[in-house]
Amino acid sequence: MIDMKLFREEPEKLRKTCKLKRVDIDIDKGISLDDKRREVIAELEGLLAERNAVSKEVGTKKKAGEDATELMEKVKSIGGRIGELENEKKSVEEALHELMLSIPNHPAEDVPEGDGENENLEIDSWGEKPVFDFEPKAHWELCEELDIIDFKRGTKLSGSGFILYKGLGARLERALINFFLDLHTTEHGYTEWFPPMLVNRDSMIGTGQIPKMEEDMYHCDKDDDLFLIPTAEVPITNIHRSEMLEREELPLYYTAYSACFRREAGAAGKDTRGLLRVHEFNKVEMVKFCEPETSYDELEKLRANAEACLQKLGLHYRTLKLCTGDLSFAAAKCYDFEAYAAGVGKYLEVSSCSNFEDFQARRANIRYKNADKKTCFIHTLNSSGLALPRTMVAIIENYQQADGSIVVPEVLRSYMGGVAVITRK
RNA sequence: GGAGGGAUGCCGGAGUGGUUGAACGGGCACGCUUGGAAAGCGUGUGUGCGGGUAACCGUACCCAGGGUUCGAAUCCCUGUCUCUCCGCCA
Repeated sequence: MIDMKLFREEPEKLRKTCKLKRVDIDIDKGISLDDKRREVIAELEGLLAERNAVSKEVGTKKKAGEDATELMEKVKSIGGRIGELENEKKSVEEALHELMLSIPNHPAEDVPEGDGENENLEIDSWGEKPVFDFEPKAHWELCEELDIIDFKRGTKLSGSGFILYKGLGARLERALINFFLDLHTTEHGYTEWFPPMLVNRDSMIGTGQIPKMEEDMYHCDKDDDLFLIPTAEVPITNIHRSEMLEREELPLYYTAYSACFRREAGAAGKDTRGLLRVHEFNKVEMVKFCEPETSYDELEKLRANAEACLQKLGLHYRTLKLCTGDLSFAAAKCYDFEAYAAGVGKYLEVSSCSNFEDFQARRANIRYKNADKKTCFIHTLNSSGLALPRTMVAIIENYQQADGSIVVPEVLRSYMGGVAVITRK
């Protein structure tokens, strides 16, 4: 969420933000709502002050045994107007709040302007595309032949986009989760959490999924108002919602595995085969809380932590810096990492690494006292490390052999009970 | 799921519908005292919003949201969380 004062102090900045992020928000409406709000508050508080003073007088008089009827009548008459103003204040503030929740975070200075994904900047890459002396197959074909994913029955159980891993496929999924968590906790200094995967509305608002993305969320509303998390970012960032953190404990590095649930409404028809786009998937996430001064340094470190996952798995990938139009609603700056998958012949997004600056902290009310003892919002960051399905695709397709077997990357073998190659039974 | 008890400031803990932003104790900060420290004494110690160049003033906040009242931390209703007891259960 943005700072309300911006309507008064820097409306141009807000207009620029909306333009860069390619969203159309009526900033003038915010300005006039803010004016109205202050006008109402001024009158309201004046009357409240008067009421407090006269009521106090009533108390004194009554205690002294004097007649206070006249004063009581006076306060009563003010009361009506106070009620009106309170209602007005409430409705103005609600409208303003709603508008503010729909204004995206401003992009960082060095983020290139652009309309969408085609204008993202490739800034780096690691490794090489694997070379084959045969025609590499797509993962869905390999998985079916090796009997490590049962696509048909997964669909029977839950519908399209739900994956049923089997045998060494299930084991590989579990191996990846454990490998990532161990890497982050033992080598990168993160604290592991295991969060609930169903969260309340406040948590979803805190990280920014609601209101803008509510349609994409799975919602359990029969007797509760709970949401299946679309990423562990939601519970993990909200751990400190409405808290005052100690400066000495910052930065905080958290990591967590979770299943992730996304409707992906409207995305039907695109990349729907196999594991490319699913409604439920596994992911290991990293989240950081830090002081504003260090958040861009932390972003680079976070990026390195995410890239380490890909490098240790020996997967060729490229790094993109997202342009303003493709940046997510809450992000100020974001890198995407795309692993190359030889079977489908594409780069697949496996991680997204973002600095949200104080945008989420403001929504979720996460603060700390800075070096000058001043209360201010902390900065939050997060990165996948990594999302499993597409990482799985890259591994399966890149490590396939002519006979249809798959070599298990070295770092995963200890997690696979020593299995070095996944072969046909 | 059923029955009861609770929710107050950084912590503990009072609180009669009126002058309570909130007694008292502890913590913490600053000052005095000391060779230094402890003890002691004194002062101070929240956040949001509005106004003001500022000192500061006003307002709201005693779990949350409604209500009663001239006036609510205090009374009423609803919700959330928590504790105790009973039932059910991986």
